[in-house]
Amino acid sequence: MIMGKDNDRILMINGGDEDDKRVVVNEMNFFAHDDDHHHLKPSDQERSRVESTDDEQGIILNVNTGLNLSTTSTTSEKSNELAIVQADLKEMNIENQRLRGLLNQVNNDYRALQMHLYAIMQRQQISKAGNTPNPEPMMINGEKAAVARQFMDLGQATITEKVDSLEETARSREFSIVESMETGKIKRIFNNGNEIVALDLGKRISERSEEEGSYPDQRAAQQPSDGWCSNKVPRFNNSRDVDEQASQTMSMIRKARVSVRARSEASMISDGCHWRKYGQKMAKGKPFPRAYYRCTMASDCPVRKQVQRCSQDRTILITTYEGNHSHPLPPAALSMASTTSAAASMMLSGSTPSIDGLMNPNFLAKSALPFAPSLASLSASAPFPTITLDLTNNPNASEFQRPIGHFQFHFPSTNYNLPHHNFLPMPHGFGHALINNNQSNFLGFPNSQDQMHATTVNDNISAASAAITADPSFTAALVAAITSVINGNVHQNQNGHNNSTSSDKIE
DNA sequence: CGGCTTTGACCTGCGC
DNA sequence: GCGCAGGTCAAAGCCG
Ligand SMILES: [Zn+2]
Repeated sequence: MIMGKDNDRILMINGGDEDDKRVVVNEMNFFAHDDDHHHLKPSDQERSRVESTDDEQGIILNVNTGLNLSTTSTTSEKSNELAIVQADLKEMNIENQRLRGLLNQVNNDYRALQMHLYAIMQRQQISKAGNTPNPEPMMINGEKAAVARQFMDLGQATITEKVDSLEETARSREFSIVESMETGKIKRIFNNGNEIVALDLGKRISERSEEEGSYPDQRAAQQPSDGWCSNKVPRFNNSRDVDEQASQTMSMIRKARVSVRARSEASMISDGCHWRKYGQKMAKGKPFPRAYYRCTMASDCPVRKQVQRCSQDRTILITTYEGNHSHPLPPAALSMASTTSAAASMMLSGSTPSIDGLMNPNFLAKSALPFAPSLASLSASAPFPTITLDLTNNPNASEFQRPIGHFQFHFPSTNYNLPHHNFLPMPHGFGHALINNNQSNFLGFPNSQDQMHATTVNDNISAASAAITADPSFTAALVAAITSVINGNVHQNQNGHNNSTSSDKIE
């Protein structure tokens, strides 16, 4: 077991079975705030234990190596040992940073697979409920083949087997997807015979990078069939070309956006990544220009972000992130990346045709929201599923007339608000989650404040992200809610078309 | 001098 | 087909 700390976060990795080269990667807490105590346990082999109350400079105040070192050693020997331990610590910190990035990638894969599973189940439900003549097994097999190709680097046979396993779990109609994954399935997916996880994560990342290298970052690759580049949400026919659909689904994951609203006088918030501005445009109807940035931490990184001031309140900076980083991230940037990953998770319901129908405004108009119906609104303004983290401290909420402390979900054709504390049973609305930080200590993180220089909202984002990514019940609730929507309303949408003529806008 | 910003041109999708 | 709007490119300039 390895417990590594970096700054204010604790990384835990269990496992290390050298024989079968399997390592169990448990859910880690990237966002735990523990500014007073940092813990690092380098490894069982070294059996050393280090406690530190250091600051960011890494000054070690208390070191217990646990090596049962001779107490008769000289001062210089102790100094040498201390130096060695410190060197080891430094090395492990570096390694932990690397692992953190790799684990983030694993999390992304996890959510991607989760989304695929849901897509499969969704098709299954539609086939059962509707008049679709397509035999269900063919659809599922087609999906499986597509999924297997999507995760070729995991080994096709293995991934197919795992999808089988996941399908069985889902068929139980309990839809405890998260639970099933946490209890072993997802671990096995990433622990297949290719020895990919943990010790071989670097290989996996490199393979992933190759895959992501195919991102149509360049104009030449911007084909309409590629959802990454297309400005439209892909629409799928019910029964053909599952390969293309799977590809588009993956593209949708990459298109998942994270929008952060924060008060800042600076032109950009500090999020731990390095960005290069590549464009600026005056958006229609907006008094302030929109700036376009791309990540420069890796030459091939596809992540981009848009920065624009809120038209209603110029002190609010709206930063929208898009894409997944193709490189390990520094700790300061991990929370944002995790949030992006959460956005991909949110897309569980937004990238498939049935949900497309569910989000039909006609359907929404018919569906009485059991909570705050006046808060329901429709929007065609956002072409991509988006998560919004509202880190402003604005109880007036001039732009969003909504209660304090809540989630808002938004899909390309819809958006509506969910009461924060009882949204779980509410099966309406996915894709755009807005976490409002109006309450002063929401989730325990401090308010962002106006600053003349770049405002660091990372802590806030971390905490907000934790609400999305670290809480299995949240994801489970999402899945359960989606299921509820499907099971309860699918018949209403058999003839529904994706009507994007709704007019309400977010901003 | 390398990296970044600026900014007009260009590309693409979409609605009419 | 045309115009509009969003997004991107890339040359020129700026800056440390
Ligand atoms: Zn990046």
